[in-house]
Amino acid sequence: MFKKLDPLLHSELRLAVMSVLIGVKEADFNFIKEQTQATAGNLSVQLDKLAQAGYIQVEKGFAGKKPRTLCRVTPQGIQAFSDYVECLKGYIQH
Amino acid sequence: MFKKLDPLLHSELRLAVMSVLIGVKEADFNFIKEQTQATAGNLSVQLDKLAQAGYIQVEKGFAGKKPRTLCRVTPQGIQAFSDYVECLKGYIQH
DNA sequence: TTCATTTGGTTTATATTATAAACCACTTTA
DNA sequence: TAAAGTGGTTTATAATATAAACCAAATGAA
Repeated sequence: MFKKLDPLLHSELRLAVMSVLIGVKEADFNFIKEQTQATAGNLSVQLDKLAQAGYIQVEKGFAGKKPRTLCRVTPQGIQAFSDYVECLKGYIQH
Repeated sequence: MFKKLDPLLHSELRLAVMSVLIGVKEADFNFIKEQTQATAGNLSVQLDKLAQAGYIQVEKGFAGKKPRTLCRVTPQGIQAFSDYVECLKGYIQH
């Protein structure tokens, strides 16, 4: 009856990150930080987890002389998000 | 942009419990346990939390000689669930 | 130039949460 | 009356989230 919710996505911040990334080509650390209102430390940790899971791709480079972390959602990430939303519907629709 | 998700409801088991209770008049411990596939210990803890929050009402009585725990969702619980679903939409709709 | 500040993060410590395992009181069955 | 079952609760542990502390490089001010 209740399908298991992907624990990687069932997290307020990671879900918000995925929500930001779906629908944009790419986004950098600070853009995501602003959109989600996360602290840098928390965001750093959660981006790592999403990257470990293969849901996002993180690319560290430079913008001029400053470090810049760019993130993109992967096809796997899109699929996982979509599955998560479907599962959720089993919990919230009446 | 992303509204805060009520942490009491942003839990797989507590959400499933609320989902079961909304739409029935009342349900006993074991019915909820079966529906949610939870362990008794986990369910006991999570029912307590929902009751502490005033989202459900727990009534301990007897069915014959056996103890029986009946649960009902409260108006507050219905409201909170509804608010939670609205917040979620901000995360998952595209 | 040198010291303080800002930028762009990461690492680590702590608080919170979820979960399972152990337990308890009582009842039923053999 | 002893063993097993019912209906849970309590407690210990694992997992997670979060904030605080930290670090390196760049920039700005004196």
